[in-house]
Amino acid sequence: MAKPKINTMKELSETIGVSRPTLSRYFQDPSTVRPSTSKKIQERLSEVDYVYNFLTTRQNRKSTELIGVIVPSYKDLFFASLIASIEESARDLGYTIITQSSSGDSDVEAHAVRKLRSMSVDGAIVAPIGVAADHEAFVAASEDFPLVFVDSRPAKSIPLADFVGTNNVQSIGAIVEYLCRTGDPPVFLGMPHLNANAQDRENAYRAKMLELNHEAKTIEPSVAGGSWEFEAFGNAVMDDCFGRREFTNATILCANDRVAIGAVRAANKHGLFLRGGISGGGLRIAGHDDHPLSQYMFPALTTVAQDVEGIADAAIQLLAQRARGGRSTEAVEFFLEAVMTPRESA
Amino acid sequence: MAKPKINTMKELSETIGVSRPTLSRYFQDPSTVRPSTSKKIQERLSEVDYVYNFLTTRQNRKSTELIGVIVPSYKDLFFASLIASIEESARDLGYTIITQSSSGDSDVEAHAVRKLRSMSVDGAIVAPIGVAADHEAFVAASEDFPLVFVDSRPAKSIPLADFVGTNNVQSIGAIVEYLCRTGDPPVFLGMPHLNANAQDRENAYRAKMLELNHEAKTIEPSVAGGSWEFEAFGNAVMDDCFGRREFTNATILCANDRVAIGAVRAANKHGLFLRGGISGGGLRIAGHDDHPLSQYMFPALTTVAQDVEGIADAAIQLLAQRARGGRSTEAVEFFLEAVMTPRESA
DNA sequence: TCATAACTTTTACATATGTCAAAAAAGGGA
DNA sequence: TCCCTTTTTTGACATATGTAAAAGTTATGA
Repeated sequence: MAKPKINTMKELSETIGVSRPTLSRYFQDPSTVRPSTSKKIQERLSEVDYVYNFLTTRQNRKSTELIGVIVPSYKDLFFASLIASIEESARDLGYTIITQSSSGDSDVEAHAVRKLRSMSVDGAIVAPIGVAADHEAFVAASEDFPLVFVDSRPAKSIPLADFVGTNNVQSIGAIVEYLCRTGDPPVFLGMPHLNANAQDRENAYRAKMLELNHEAKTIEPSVAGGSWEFEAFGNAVMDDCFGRREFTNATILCANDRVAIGAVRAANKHGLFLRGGISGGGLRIAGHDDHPLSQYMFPALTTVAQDVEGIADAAIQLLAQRARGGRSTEAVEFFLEAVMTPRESA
Repeated sequence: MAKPKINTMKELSETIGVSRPTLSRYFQDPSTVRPSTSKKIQERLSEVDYVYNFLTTRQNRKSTELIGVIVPSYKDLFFASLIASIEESARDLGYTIITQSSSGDSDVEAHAVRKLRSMSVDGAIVAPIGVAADHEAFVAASEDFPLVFVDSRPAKSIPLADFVGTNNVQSIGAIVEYLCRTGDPPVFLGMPHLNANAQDRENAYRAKMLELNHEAKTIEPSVAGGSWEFEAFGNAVMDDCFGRREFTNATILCANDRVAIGAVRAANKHGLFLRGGISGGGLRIAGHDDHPLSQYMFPALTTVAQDVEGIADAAIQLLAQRARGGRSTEAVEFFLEAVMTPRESA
């Protein structure tokens, strides 16, 4: 505690008895100095309170070891899980994460992108808004550093940007197949069209239904779906339907778990799961993502689990590779598989 | 798009036709240059792709306008809401947020604190682990910049650090009073003892029960509570109890909503809410926090809502004040009130 | 003991911007 | 038009570290 505070590397070099350049090398990689010197530095360092200046080191190194992350919202456990996994993967590789939320607003998103540019990040991982995004901001960024989109692709594609996400065709296909096999073919309750997943998943649903010779049918939302409050959306839409006694006996596939959580709530409110009993026939509701709380719903939500860790890991690896090995001109797209997770609700 | 890219302020000053120091002043505060010059700069700026160097500007300014935020976990909607509110409040005041999670690990927490020190942040907001935290790291940090703890206080107090959080005595008092008034007096299901709230809330419960002349009773957890997986904890403990037909007719107050969500799941699994019907007597479960998903549970969770926005706002304001007005030697503590939010579960 | 290799020190310059003082220029009013 | 005030420019120095070349030192092995 009473350790003397040392403010600069120069000061430190004087009290420790080695030159400043040697210290600089030591901090970047201790193995670049002689073991005896390294040991000496390490020992003296522990008797003193010195913190290197992060801003200055990053300014002067060719690589800042900074990775930007932009998500639409923190208050969504899918994105929260993604950030957590990214942070962990990044930490292992020595990167520092700069996280920002776009709050579902394209201006805020563009501003965040510009800030990352100003910080000279080594790369960025972004879960885009998708609708009315500032295309120019992304293009400019993608020329400065490698850019990996996750979760969904921007509406207008950015030439140099990679993508890592779930294969919606596979994931939706798997759950549609499961639902058809175990009961009535599902109707589809979409999510608000805020990013590409909304349309992609609906398309995947239609395609799979066609393949299985069933008629595709989507529930027309009775409320405007302009916000990221997915539970409220799912709840409002299905509360209306159930109130009109529509779909009370149906199998409903929701575009994501948050919508499904809202739908389940509506069903419970109308006593639909009480009557039929859990998975005893009648109403079935399924989701997509495997939201961390889905297993605690009642009934526990049947869903397809996205490989969040896998997405985070692949994104970071891709970024690290691009940052080091020089940029390629060809963008790549990784589609990870999701795994069917049957529970009680369908 | 085809805007020419300008890398440094010097370059910019040449293409724009004003001196570099003038530009520097303009970027810090446009009102410090003549309106005609300001207009000229603004116009030319829009025809060009220039991003200032964040790292260098922050290195040279006396204030970095950086605020660090440390939370135990992103995957907890309470903390996620907190981060979202902090980011918004900070944005309004021109601050940039550096968010890190401690992953419930005191080493990671200490490392994060040290990183904030190295970044010369203007201040930090931290929701601490609490147990076995690295006291020294916090003390050192609190000497470098103002430090505000939120949600819970560290086990060992840090002299210069402020605190903003919910008044557990008031919040727990309110819900205990409500529960006693509307039915059986509650038994208490604690949360794992990972931070000060665990003990504070239990104490508050005991005190209020004493005041109301009821016997306090806590549920002995049958599983180890060492992790931040609160839903799993609540679910496991109550599943055991209900399996033994204990507390099946009780009123249970949980230390937080995540524990309550687990408990509700266990109750539903055992059909306890099915039999009695919602709020028709019998089992009652209540929580604390007003977790964003609590209203979508079935039954919707009766709880006390923490003023998350208020906490975030107060923390930022306090920090900004301390950062500007010089540090005072006296730490302050703000306790915000929580509001009783009766729903269906109790 | 000496040659050699490996490491360290010294010195100097680089980064991109903030900041200050002095000089120059521009603008406004008489 | 001239003077005064305000603003801008110029030039110089500061920040804390990275980096490179040359010179010096230390360790190793013969």
